[in-house]
Amino acid sequence: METRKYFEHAAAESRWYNHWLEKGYFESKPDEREPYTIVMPPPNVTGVLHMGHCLNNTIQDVLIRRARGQGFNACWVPGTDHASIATEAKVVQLLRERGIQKSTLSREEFLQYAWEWKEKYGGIILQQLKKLGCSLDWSRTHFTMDPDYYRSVIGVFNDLYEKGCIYRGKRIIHWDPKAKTALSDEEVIRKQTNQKLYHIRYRLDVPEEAYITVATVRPETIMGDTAICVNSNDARYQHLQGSYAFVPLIGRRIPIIADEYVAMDFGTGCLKVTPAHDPNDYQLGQKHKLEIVDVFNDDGTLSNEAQIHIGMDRFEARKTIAAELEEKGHIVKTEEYTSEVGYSERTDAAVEPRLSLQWWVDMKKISDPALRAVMKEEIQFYPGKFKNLYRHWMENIKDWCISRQLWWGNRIPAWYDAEGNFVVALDETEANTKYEKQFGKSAVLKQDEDCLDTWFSSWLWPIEVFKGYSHPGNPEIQYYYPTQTLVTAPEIIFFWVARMIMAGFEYQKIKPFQQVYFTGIVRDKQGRKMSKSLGNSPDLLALIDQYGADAVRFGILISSPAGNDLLWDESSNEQGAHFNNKLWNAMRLVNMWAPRIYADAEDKAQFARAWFRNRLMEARSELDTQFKEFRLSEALKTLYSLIWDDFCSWYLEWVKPGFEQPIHPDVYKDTIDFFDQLLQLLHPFMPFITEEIYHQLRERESDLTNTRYPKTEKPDKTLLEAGACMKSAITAIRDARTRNQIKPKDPIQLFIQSVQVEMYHPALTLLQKQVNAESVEFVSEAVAKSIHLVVDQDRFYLVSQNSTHTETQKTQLRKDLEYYKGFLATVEKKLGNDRFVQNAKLEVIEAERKKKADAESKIRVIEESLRNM
RNA sequence: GGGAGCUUAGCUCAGCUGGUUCAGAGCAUCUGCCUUACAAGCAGAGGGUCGGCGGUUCGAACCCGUCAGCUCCCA
Repeated sequence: METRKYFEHAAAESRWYNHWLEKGYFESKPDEREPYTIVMPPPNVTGVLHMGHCLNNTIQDVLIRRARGQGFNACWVPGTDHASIATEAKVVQLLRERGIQKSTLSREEFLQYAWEWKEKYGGIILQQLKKLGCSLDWSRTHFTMDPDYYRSVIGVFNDLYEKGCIYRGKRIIHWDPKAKTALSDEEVIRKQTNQKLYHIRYRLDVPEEAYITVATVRPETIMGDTAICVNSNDARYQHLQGSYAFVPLIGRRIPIIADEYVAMDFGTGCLKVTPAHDPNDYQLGQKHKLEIVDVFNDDGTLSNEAQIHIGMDRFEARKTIAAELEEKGHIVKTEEYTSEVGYSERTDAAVEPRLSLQWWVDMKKISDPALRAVMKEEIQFYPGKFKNLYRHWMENIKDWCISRQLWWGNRIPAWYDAEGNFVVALDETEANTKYEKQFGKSAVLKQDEDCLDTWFSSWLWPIEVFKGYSHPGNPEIQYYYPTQTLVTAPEIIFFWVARMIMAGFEYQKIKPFQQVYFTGIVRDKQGRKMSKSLGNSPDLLALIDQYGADAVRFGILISSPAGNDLLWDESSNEQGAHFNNKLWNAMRLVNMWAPRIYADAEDKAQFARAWFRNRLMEARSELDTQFKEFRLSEALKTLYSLIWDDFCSWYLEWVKPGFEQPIHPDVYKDTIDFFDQLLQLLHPFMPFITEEIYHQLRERESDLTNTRYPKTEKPDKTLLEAGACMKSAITAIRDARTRNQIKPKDPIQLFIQSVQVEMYHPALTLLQKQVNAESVEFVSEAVAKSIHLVVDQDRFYLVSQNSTHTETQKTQLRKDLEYYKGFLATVEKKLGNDRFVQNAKLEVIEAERKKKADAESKIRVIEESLRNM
């Protein structure tokens, strides 16, 4: 077979992915094996693949492919999330482009458009994951609004309502005036925002002309003022407590009240109280029984209650009213001021605090087992630092606002009569029955118009992808649940992770997963978060086209320290592509040997093979540890250097036959076996090229994707040390050649003076070849007119045609000597210290003694060499 | 304001129970090589007061305190 010079990733990727699918390798069914289950964090149906998904899903694929190789029944479940706000916004926008207003549509019509949109675009992101090589069980694809899933969400709502964990209540909530819906605390992003602090004077209701001045950033809300509040201890305003003032422009007469809540040192020390538009003001209002005046409509324009500028947008109104106040002499001064303002996570609209009747989950009632499970490490967090964050949130948990004023989503299962009485039920029929029972009459009932927060459905994800709620106790939920590892971003630890744990305990009585691995956030080279608005988010599919999926996977993982943010740069893909090339060429080399196998060829590679076999075992056990601790980036580095350095640079060079020379069958066979094992270890990280090379190394029926790892064995330490020793001897001799300007092609004569001759024996031909020596001999004393060098306690003498540059070597040897003398001094100082000898552990003292002996003999050897020169 | 974390080579980061060669890796840099798998390569090399100061200890990159700078989360 003709082997191409480069790995052609595009063709190989689609060919192998299709082959794997045809063979059904990714499909899992319960059987006698132990399961290893991962549920994928379902991406939004509105999403397209970005670097965050790339990192997250590559990690999951690495884990699942490794588990498959280890013989687990690996099951990785894909799916998407309906993302109510984001999707509804997309659909509304699409309709607007077609000239359709949402308000002109019925709920049913709108939902039809939304489903159409979902069918068309909702699966794109899953298709893109195939390009990345993700070994997902596609037959298990789920969606958070699938019929069974939907019913389960409604069932859970009913259940929690009946348990008294869900209630309906009027509170100040975060209102998104663009999406016209309530938001939960977690959906609000606070940003430092430059504002103006207006000092506005209100005329007092006293006979003489007098004023009181308040400071506010929101002059457009003065029409909602129902009091002015001062600190009860503030001497400046003591005399005004109990009197009245007039709201400018509208002239409402409002009381001046006192409360310790007001900060005396902020602004003027006087606070205008607007109970409908600020959570703190609302509380003050409740406490002091103030009137509530809501001056905004749901879209953020001024309402009738504002009396003036009705219908004007809130930000427009801010400018207009400020100007009017200025004109009428109410503005005392304005100052620049920055503070945090909340913005909607989905629409980026400034969030409006708004008094509203919403549905809530009483979190304190269900959070306890979830907190304990993480604290007791029944569920392990990687990295562990997130435990603290989790605990802090759980211990200060607030009720969860779950209603959203949207049509797209799981509709709230509450039905109302004309007077506002309601029942919660699974469906309309049940609602009617319940209503009659509860109120003793029948009535025309209307279902709540609102939908549930998306996270109220996705918190059931690990349960309901196995239909654990809709079909309790079915064989799948029993087999796959609890799942093994959840891989997700720390950003959604509260949104999703914490709530899934709660739902798991509430509905399966057991945790949903064993471990949670939190990935870092993908940032650009300058450390900025990747975002659409910055335009620093690369087109992932284009990268895959250019570099290949393996290289992209390599690139993102190599720069991804466990659990820390990663600064990603396109050049890391190049490193991945170079690695591909290296692997490919190693394959070409080995394949070139195939036609030259002769049984009577000399086997000169026994040492090399024994060494590499053990090196492989050693690396294997390093990988086991790294995987156990989710240090995937390190594991990849281990493999990179095992393959590039140990296998290619050392092993292959050691066993490589001369030009057009024959090769011994055992050498060939072992080399292929080693290569197979390396490919298999690397496969989870770079699935395509490893599968391709696996098949090009020799004809076979099996595929790498579903091959089991061999058993691990303990490496032989002596052989590993001998290998390391050979490496350092070769490197030192090569270095000496370079320093003495001996050309690579010029041969040398090599003489070895060693106390461990037996170690060099098996590797002698290898050593000779690697340093281009025409002869090697053992000697017992220095060789005249040679280059001297010292490696550990052995001495090497190089004789070449070139005159030797003794000065260079002397300088080097003196440098070494100085270092070892200094080293010896520190060791002797330690050993000379009585308190060290008394306190240190025995092994440590032994080690120090050995260091001393080593250093002394090394110094002796160097000094001798210097004398001989 | 409350909490968490970070600071080690030019860059990105390892360094796990304080104790050999513990001062490391990759990338970048420099030198020499188009050597019969690979120049997307090979063979070598240089580079750091472990943020500052103080303490604990026989011994500190590692533990404690403090100061400085940066990041994130929550209010």
